[in-house]
Amino acid sequence: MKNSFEDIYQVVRLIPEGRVTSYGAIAEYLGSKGGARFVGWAMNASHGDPTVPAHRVVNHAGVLTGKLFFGGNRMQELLESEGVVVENDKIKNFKTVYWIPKDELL
DNA sequence: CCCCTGACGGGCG
DNA sequence: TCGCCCGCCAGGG
Repeated sequence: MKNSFEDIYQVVRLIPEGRVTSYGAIAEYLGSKGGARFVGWAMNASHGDPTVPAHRVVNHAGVLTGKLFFGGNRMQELLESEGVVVENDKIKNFKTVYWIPKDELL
């Protein structure tokens, strides 16, 4: 395990449709609790990786923080297309669609 | 080598 | 889950 961007991408790729997760959840799953920022960074580097559904990754508040990076409402459209209810750039039933790899994947 | 910044998180009011 | 503040890892100038 390189325990770097690759691992993060792998976890993000495992996110089922209609489900979202937080940077901290991924970081925690990898063992880096305070590495939430690190995960976000990896996502930034995942721009050239269409295999990484970064649109399913939001912050702990359920806000589509990376929406601006996707360009316009692209991120929100993708989420709603998968069944995720988004309201005002924020996930409506966040705790309902919240997918924790450390709990469900493990 | 030091300082700043970043798609963040948790605790507190 | 709202707002404020501090803490966390790592890269870039």
